[in-house]
Amino acid sequence: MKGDWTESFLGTRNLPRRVRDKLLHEARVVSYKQGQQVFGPDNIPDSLMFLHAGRIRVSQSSDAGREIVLYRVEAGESCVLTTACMLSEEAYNAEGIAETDVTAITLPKTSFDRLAAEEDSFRGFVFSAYSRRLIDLLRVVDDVAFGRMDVRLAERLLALGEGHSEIQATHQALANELGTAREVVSRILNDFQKRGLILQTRGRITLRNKPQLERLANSA
Amino acid sequence: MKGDWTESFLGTRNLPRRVRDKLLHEARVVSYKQGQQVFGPDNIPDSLMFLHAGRIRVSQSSDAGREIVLYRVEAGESCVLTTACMLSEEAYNAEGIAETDVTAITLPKTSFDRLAAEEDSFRGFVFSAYSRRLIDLLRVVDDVAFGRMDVRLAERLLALGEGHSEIQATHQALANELGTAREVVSRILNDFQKRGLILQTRGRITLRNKPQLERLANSA
DNA sequence: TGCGTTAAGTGACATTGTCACTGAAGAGTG
DNA sequence: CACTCTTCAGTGACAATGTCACTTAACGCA
Repeated sequence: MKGDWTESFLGTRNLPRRVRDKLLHEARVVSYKQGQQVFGPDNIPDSLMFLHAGRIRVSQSSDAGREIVLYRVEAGESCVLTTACMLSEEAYNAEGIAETDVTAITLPKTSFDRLAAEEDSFRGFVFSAYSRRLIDLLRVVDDVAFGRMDVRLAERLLALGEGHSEIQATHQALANELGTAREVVSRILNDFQKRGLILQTRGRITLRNKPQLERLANSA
Repeated sequence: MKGDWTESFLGTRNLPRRVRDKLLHEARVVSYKQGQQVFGPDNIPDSLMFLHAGRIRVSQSSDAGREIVLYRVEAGESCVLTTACMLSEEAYNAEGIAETDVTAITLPKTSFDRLAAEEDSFRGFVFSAYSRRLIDLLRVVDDVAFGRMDVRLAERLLALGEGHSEIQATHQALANELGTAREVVSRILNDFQKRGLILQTRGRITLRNKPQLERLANSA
């Protein structure tokens, strides 16, 4: 049972077996059901988390109830925001929600420190996790500060419809992805529909003209 | 001459003398004049930078020429964005400008790795630098995605006028801080002036009613 | 079938962003 | 000083986005 996910865990990151074994030796396995909150303002973890399976959506929400997705943590990645918070002891109002059922391993801070000291590859893994998130956030800032909403929405639709053309998502959910209001999404989607780019029914969107949507998405 | 800045460098971060000495032994000193670009899309550094004196403004700019300040690096801090970029090999369009004359030390990647392995305090310093930036960026996202422009502008004015009440800044400069357009800043400042909160002359703003500005800034 | 719940539409209005200008203040020069 | 040049700021019209207070539509289910 253990060898099962030992095999796959962090496999893509090329951590040597020795490091993986060390890591697993000190770690605890945790799991969350889809929809559960993994961390949040009232739920600050005291250990470092590495995702084994599933996906976590990290988003930030405003006092007024609006919401924006910052990035997603996929299997094999580490969730550095919790780390960041632990280390800097500052408040933040981001939260992580399990988008699928999730299993992860957590590492107590002391173990984290020791591993980081002893193992170059582990340290590199953590640094590069930080870097990736930093870059993700730069992208979010760029989008929000300078991007047009129709363009961003087109991007999201294409991402969600990759491989197929049917998207299950309410306008509200899309608004929460982009950090805007439902009404804005409705307006833009209605415009898309009038232009023949999509087709809408309750809770579902069909992409009718991907090339055109791509042109729109790339006209940023 | 060396003892001079050895003393002050990273002093506030409580790095032990031994670590400082190691660090300084392998480092090169670099300096920039006020206004010079320290790093940017066409100018990606290949080593890690730690700021000794001065201040660096890190901002991101859009294709359309708009600009937003992400954060500032102060003396004693490290500029992790360059690190992030180095490590993740991804493109980003942020740049760092020396806001004052700047001296910094740079550490080749190999030295960085070794120090991070050998010295807990150095590693902690770097991790916490990352964390702080991550949190800074969360704040920026929050502001841009959910904040009102008048509130954000009031905040900036108060920050710039801390300790005194005279601010030297053009509307364009303030717009670049906040990631908006000059016209928007002009509008809001004119409104502030009508309400008696400030007084404007060319290139200069006088804060006339800080308490009221604070109330506005905190009404986010 | 009717009911309750959730999703989406609507119109009016406020805020912010964009554009194409005009006007005003200071710097330098003869 | 008067004259230019440059930079800074003001303006009005319009577009895009955000907010509010609703209404209408679709679905799930008793």
